[in-house]
Amino acid sequence: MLNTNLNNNKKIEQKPTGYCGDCELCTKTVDNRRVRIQSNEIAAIEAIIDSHIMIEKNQTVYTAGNTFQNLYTVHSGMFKSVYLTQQGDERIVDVFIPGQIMGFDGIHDGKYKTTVKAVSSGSYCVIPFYPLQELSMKHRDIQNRLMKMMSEKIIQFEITHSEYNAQQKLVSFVKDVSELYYSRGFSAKQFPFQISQRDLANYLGLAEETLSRVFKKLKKNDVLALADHQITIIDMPKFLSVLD
Amino acid sequence: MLNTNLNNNKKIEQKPTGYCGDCELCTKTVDNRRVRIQSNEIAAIEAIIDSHIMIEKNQTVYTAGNTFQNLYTVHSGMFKSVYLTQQGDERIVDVFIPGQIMGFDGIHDGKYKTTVKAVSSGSYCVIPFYPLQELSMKHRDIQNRLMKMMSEKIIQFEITHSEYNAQQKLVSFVKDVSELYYSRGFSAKQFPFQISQRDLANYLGLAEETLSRVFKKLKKNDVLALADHQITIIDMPKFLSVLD
DNA sequence: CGGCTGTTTGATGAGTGTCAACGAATGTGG
DNA sequence: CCACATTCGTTGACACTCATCAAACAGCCG
Repeated sequence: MLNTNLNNNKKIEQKPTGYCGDCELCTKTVDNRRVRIQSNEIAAIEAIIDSHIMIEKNQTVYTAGNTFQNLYTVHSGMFKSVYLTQQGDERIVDVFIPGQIMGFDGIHDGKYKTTVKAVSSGSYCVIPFYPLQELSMKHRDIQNRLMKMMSEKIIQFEITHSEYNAQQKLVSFVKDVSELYYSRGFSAKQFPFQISQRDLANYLGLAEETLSRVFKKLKKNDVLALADHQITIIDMPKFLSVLD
Repeated sequence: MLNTNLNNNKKIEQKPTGYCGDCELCTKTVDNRRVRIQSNEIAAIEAIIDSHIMIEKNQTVYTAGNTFQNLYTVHSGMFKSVYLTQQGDERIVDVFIPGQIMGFDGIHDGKYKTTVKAVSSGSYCVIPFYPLQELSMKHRDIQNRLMKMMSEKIIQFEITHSEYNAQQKLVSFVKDVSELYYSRGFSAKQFPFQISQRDLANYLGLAEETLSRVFKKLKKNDVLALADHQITIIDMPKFLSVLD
């Protein structure tokens, strides 16, 4: 599995710059699986992007306040979007896994609103926004896909905004990650999970201790296992039933 | 004030169809105030929209599951966006006041994800999306503004997603409404507030009773007053200090 | 080995949800 | 215009989830 490789600092499949077969911009979903789109438009996009940049844990992709120039797409690893509140504490407002697009918060007024960092080592692609917009003036499909991605992000927030208890928050998060891995051809039952419990607790709006206790309970009930930064969903029906 | 008029079923300023001086698509912010943009592009937009449709309390603008065709912009009144969870209960995921755009959740896959209803009687404009997209292929400005609006919505969710206690949730909401009224030339200290406490509690993720108690506390401390579906912020510094 | 950082455990209390009941406001039909 | 029904907001008593504080433990790296 990709991330495991990255962790061990082993070799990573190297693809030529310009290749893009991961992000939502260049793929579509067929039968719950992501499939690469073949078209002139995609070739045009690939001509402007810079792909598969390596990044180490805790390094920054972009910083709040800086001038918005690029969108980014996760190729491997996990990334977090951090917002600094007026009171000065950091709140993790979003978490990204492979295929997702980062940087939409910079479009509004030309400055990023959050800081995005790598949770684990990984890689990402850079999509210069103004060239992309140039393309989207020409190709209806690109404009379409861009707007659909932003719409999807809005929906994600609308729906996630939900009122769950601690256990449901965690399970719902793990389920999202599971589905995203599955859609990209990996196992839905076992996948890398490198975010720290502190970060995850912050993201879910829980105390670190509460999250730890919830994990403990889920392990005890043989719902899931967490070892070596890898999650295994042991009992999928029981796992899903938490959300009812 | 507009909404007060609407409430009493008194006369409403009638403007010719096609006029659009309210939504974020046709205005820009200068010194915290919304100003109408004058340009060919705006004229083009005004040619396709259907403006100032009247609507009664509880009537539906669009329904979850229906085919996405239009964006909508609030002209007067307040609207709520309702999401039906798998468990069958309704969660209010967004609230719209004048100037805001509704319907972005339909772009992703061509079907609306939520149902939008009027909280009070009011009026709105209809913006047919495909004609708008047509325009945005021609006018860079329109494409720009569309994406900026979606970006703003994403930012709003990122930032609102915050972890506040009950009192802070309420004050933060009232503050948002206050700022939006102010930006449109109305008083920041006194404005209509027609959403029911049940709906608001749902939206904020609180129990109705908790919200009632928070209101009581704020009234008792002379921070704000709520009478006749109208909020008055009595002590602005005290009001804002709740969020520290 | 010692010093980090990340996770776990226990004890305690504050903040909210829940239940139940009532009062106030609003709407409806005769 | 009044009687009734219905929705909406308020209040009190209580239970429970979860945050907080304090401390210990585990893994990792120089």
